[in-house]
Amino acid sequence: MDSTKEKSDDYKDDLLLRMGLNDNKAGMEGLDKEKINKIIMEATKVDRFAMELEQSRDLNNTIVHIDMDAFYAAVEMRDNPELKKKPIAVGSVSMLSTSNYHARRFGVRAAMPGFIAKRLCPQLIIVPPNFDKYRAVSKEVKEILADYDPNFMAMSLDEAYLNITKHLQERQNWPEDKRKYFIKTGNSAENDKLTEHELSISPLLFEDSPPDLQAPGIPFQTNSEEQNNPQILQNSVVFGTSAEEVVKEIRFRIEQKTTLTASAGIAPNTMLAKVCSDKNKPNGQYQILPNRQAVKDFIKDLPIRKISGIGKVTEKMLKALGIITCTELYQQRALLSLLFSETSWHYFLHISLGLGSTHLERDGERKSMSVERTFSEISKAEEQYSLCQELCSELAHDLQKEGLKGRTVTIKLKNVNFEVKTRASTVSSVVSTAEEIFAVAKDLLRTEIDADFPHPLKLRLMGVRISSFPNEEDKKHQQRSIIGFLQARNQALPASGCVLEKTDKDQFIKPQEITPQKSFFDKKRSEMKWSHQDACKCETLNKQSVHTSQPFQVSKMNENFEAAENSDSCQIFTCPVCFREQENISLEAFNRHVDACLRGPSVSEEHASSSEINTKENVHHSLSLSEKQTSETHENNIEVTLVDYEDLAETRDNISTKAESIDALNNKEREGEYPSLPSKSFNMECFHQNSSCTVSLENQDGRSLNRQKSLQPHFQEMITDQALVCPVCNLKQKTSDLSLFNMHVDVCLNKDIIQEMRKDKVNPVNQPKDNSRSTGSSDKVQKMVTRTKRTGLTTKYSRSKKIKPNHSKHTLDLFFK
DNA sequence: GCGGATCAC
DNA sequence: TATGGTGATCCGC
Repeated sequence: MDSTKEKSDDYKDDLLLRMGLNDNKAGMEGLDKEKINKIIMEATKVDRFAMELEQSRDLNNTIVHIDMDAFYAAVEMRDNPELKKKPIAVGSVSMLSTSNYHARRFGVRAAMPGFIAKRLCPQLIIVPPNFDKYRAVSKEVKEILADYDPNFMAMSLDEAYLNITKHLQERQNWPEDKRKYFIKTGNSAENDKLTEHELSISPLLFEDSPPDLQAPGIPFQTNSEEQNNPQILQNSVVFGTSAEEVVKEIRFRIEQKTTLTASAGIAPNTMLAKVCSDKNKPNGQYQILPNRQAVKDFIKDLPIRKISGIGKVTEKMLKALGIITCTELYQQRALLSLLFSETSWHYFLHISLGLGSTHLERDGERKSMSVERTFSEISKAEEQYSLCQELCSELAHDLQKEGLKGRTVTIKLKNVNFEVKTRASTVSSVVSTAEEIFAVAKDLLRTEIDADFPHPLKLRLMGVRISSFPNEEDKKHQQRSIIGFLQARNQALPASGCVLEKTDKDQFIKPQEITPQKSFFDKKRSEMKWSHQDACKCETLNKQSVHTSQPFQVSKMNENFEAAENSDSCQIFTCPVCFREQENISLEAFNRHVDACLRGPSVSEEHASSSEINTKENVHHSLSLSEKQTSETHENNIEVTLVDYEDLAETRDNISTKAESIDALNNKEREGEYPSLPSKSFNMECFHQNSSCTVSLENQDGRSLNRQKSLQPHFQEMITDQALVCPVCNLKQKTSDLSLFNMHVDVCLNKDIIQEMRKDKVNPVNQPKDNSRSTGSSDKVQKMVTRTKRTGLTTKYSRSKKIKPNHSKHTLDLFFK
């Protein structure tokens, strides 16, 4: 039919426009018809897949995610009433596992070093963890969960997924008695003294608990109009038969049994259930009803970062593409399929459609086991070897407990600059004893020590991991071969003996043999070291080689934080990380600042200092962009349905905004916005940017948009001479600078910026003048794309702005009819 | 199989 | 003064 063809053409046009490739003059350079078709094919492929996913959407399961509130802290508070009204955290001076909600108001959170937390909240009480206790409580909770799904999946001590589909079916016919629970209120004399809100068996008092289960201990309102709500009769309560009621019942029982509260999410799949459990936390629950519209509505404005699996790195990469919400993730599906691996874009597509696992997979077999330890600097080789040996012993012990043996030994080293290295070796037959593991690990460690010779390895962490556990098939095979071996009356040693023999020999190998590339003097020094090492190797290792941290001394208190507790008004805070004053910001904003400060390891202080100016510029740049994007994204309501193609094109409306944003960025950079942010938190990003980089967008009138970055000779050598090929225009890029390359790809993907430039007769000068093409093979494209991705798509330049498209709308259905 | 990276808890 | 430990997975090589 003709109309079908028209639709198809429109679709093509829109697709090209969306990808910035529809303008023959601007976008088509380097793109022949064949390549355009390729891109279209790619996009249609994505949409076909999206359709398939949509059609296979399964809404028949009821998945529940249960998450205990501030679990470790709650247990500690329960067991020590003195802690109940105080800000507490569980962990150590160096790292906190969790904090109670009181402490969270000060910005004290899990994964924060305790000493930083103390600066935020000087009265914070840090309780050392007591995992045995948490395990016991966890067990109690799990006993309850098993009533609803015997195959529930525990993710940790405080988190689990349940599939209550079957329970729900059975429950429909249950008599009231079976859904009736008696309320235990604890000591009634004590209860009399408490206010209604405080009449709680829970140690947690949540001010902002959702209304459905507000006052713990009196969990349900008797006057509720909702049929769904449980009926409270005297000292008992009857729960209904809906999923919501089941989950209320679970939470009620957990609280009755453990005096602890839990939050829960109910949804048709695990991905959504997990997000839901966070929604009304603490002590709340949320359900996404099992229909497509409900899922769609929930997903619409959901920030992708909320989804389990999207971490801060992915968040940032996607943000660089203008993607913050799930809707935007869906809109950019075709682009994502070009930029990311299949696994990744499939994952993204699932997320953006609100899809996830509908059944709980049984835990597979363990794939690795490891031990690692952080300590204060250890530079002496002999201490490093002792430590390694200790770790191997621990690992062997753990392996023995599970009766495991593996073939791959991996060591992990982190130096004082937080640079992490792993080195692995796979041996022919399984190892499990401390000696066997150490024999392999020692070699790996030695290689690393030798590689840096004469400089010592300044370590702050060492780890040993074992993997490649044989599966049943392997075991059988191995057994057969051993039997065959013995039956052949061969004189050879058992396999593990061979390994030992080999490594024992290696242990005494002469340094020359290991490092033939080293100088004579190096070898001599190595020899000396090794003779020393050999002398030491038989020493018993009962001395403490892991240096424990020094006792923490309470740092000077910052009174600002005391005041902060009861006030959300703007005031001056001092960041405990960068020590800079943060004026006129709310407590919340301040906490975000601290988060930013804490984010990212303080890698290579030298880099920060040697490129301070650039670094700072980049930081400001980056942040001003993200800020801008965030606000823009949320102020424009994007109306996009999940399968409709309303998003095919961005309007020209946003073109000027984009051009403006480049200017704005330059200005912001000059004005030095965000001067209070520490540069060290962002070194990783800045690293790639410290190369020569001049971007000039010049028009015929001589007007130009110019960006220049100074070249740091120190970094020049780090820039390899890669031939970067843009995956969009398929042109080889002159630059080897990754950030510049990223920018090119970005601009290429948003060709309307170029169009705008063209309107002003502004041409980018960094485009290759010769039209040297790459092979154009999809492999190549994939390769370069991946490189972009893996080096961090930290695009800090022109970013597209998402605006509700006003172009013609098409649906997939029409296109495929 | 190795090594770097990311992620969750 | 000081920033964790364990396990899994992905990806390029």
